[in-house]
Amino acid sequence: MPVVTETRVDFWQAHGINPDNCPVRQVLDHVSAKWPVLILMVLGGGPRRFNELLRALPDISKRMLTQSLRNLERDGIVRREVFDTKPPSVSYSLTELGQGFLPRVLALADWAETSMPRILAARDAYDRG
Amino acid sequence: MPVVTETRVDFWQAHGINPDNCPVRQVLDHVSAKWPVLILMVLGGGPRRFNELLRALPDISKRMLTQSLRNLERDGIVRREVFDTKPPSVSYSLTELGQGFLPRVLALADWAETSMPRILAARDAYDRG
DNA sequence: CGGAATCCCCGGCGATACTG
DNA sequence: CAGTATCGCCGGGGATTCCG
Repeated sequence: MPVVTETRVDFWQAHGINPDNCPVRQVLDHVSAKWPVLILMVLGGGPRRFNELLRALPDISKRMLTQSLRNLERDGIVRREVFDTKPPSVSYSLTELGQGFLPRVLALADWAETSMPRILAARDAYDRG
Repeated sequence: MPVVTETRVDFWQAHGINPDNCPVRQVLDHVSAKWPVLILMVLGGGPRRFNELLRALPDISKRMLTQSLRNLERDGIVRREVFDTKPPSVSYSLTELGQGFLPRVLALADWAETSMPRILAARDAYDRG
């Protein structure tokens, strides 16, 4: 199993890599941010238009949806296509990169769902102790 | 591939599940928070004492290390053992649950590392466009 | 050694209003 | 339809200090 060895940490330091500028962490941030994972799950079902996404994620605001989509688009995970119709319409879909990303995120989410009983039990024990 | 279907979203709404209280998201937060992943990677190499972790993560503060460890301990991912020696010593290690969690996180991190050239290229194109 | 307590700042995020 | 602009709060997280 890959681990953080002294030499690995030394390598990071030598290259000025820290948690704030680490590119890997920047990608992991898509996982931790509030909406991106849910957006990707919806897009896993096929391309969606802006307002379709808005309706699919009940509590998201237009502002946050736009911002989240922009971040994902910038990293090449989501593709944005504008159709010059009237009224204008925009389609969002997973790129190839996004199609590789999503299953790994879902693997983590599935693990969390499966492990939830043990996690909740641990929390309960911790809170009572 | 699992997706977010209308019925799945309806199920969430019916059970009052939203991004703020979703237990799965609470677990995913360990991935996105600043330090937990790095801590888990270090602990993947075996049990470590508090100050060993402090030295292994060059820029972390005692405050954040303590807080991150507590969160992971609460979810049953990390085990904390106190030895009544002088001076006092505390050992942190992965639980069985944590040993199941770590490889899935690393799978994501490895994907990010492997995909980094394409991601950086996408960012570059986005920022220039 | 392994923390806990306090102070403070910055930025994520929501609400609201406006636009091509 | 698909956004942008502006305001304001509140909480995550760093720096510092103190403790058993």
